[in-house]
Amino acid sequence: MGSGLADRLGELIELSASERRALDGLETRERTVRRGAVLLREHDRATELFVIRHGSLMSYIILPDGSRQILRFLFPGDLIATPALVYRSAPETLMALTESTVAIIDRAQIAALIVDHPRIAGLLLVRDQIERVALTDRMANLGRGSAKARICALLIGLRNCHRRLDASVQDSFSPCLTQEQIGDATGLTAVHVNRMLRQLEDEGLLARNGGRITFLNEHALARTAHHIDRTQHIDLGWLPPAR
Amino acid sequence: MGSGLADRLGELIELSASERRALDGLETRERTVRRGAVLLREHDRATELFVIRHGSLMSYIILPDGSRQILRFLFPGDLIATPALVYRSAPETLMALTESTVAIIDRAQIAALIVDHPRIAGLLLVRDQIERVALTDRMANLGRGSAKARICALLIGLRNCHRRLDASVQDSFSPCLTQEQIGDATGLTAVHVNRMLRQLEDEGLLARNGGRITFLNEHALARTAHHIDRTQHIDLGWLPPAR
DNA sequence: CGCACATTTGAGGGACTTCAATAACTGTGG
DNA sequence: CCACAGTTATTGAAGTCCCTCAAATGTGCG
Repeated sequence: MGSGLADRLGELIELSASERRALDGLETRERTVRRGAVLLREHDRATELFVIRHGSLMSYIILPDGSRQILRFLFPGDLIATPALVYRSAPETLMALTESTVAIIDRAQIAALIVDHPRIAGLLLVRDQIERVALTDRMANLGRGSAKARICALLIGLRNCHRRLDASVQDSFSPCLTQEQIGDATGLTAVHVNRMLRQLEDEGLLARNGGRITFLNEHALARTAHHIDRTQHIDLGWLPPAR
Repeated sequence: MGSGLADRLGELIELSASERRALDGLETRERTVRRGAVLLREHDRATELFVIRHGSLMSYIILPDGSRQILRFLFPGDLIATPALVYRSAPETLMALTESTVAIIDRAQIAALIVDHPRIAGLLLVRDQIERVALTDRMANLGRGSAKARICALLIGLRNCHRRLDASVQDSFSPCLTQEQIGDATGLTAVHVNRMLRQLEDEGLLARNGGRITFLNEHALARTAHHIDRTQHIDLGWLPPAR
């Protein structure tokens, strides 16, 4: 089901046998996290990175007034806790949304990887740029989007994540999120999320039953979300040769 | 005055002579941008990166409804337009706030750099993590902060940027921004920015005269901004040896 | 000087929040 | 299988923060 880092980076470019071996060699130690359990807490000492193998997590920050901002939802193949490459203590909490397993990667393994495989170093830079653009898109969404726009953008993003992992997902999927979590990701209250979802339903843009969401008018959803599809237009022709 | 990429990365770790030579060799072609001119427009074809040598710029996105989200303010030493490592067309516009000069870097030069100098590849990854954490901090600020918190956070961040470039800056600096630009960076209207600045002034947190801002109570400003100082706690011990 | 642009201030409106109460759902133990 | 407790969803009413519109004042520059 393609859930390692090699599979994720392999979506970008054809990996050499040697590169794939090196990437697979990273993911030997594993750890499981129960639903609702914390993999890494904000301010905790952090010297390891993780690759998600199964399940889903979220990363969030708690502000001094107790409010929470969810930064990202995380899925198999994602390389997470990367701030450990810089900061002694974690800037954000990682919590499992569902029972999950992660591979544990030491920072020294990253050092060896970029020495032995410069093209993978390039792919890691590429990965960071993709995440950066996703973050800035979400920043614009938070800063300038209406409540409805924020929720639509979140739902489209989540559906795309689910679809990448499971080709059977098309218009219908289960976000597996509470409305409070949707609110904490979009900077809204759970109450207002509920009202907006109802409104989107009334307007015929989507349907809901039992947590499952079905897009009825994807084009209109993308338009109200101000969504930009970045998966096209990728060009990695500059990468150095494989080793 | 320390404005190249070598100087910026050299703040993180002591560079070898060979590394410094390689970094300095990147910045041969230069270009000047007049105040208000666009260095790179959203959707334009982009295959080059830039390092800011002098001046200041901003990056922003225009949403379909015409509103603008300023993503970052950019200063000497910053490596910008990095999405060119992935996307054919620029995801954001780069505009000069003041007369600026930038060095032009080709993607192929980045490829050569990470092959020849794996530790610099690591430093580029580190740079991306620092920027990522800065972005997520600002996301939390946008999503969960009040208007006052957003403006305080922006001002503190700007002051820190100015202070890094000019050690004489302490409590007082000139942001060189209109209130509309402050609004577009914080997701507010210019009118409300004005009211909040006046309120901060009335509360004795800062003083203003002729665009110049003086922090009168930095501790209180940092508290209302929910500001977290990340410049401590850096640990790059994992990097591979210099070459 | 005069023009364009930026700042400042007021009044009114709208989007989202807060508070509160009820209904539906989930999992757990008897 | 049902009762129960805790969480989640839903809906209403009232309030707040920020926006919109509008006009006056200040500021820099050809």
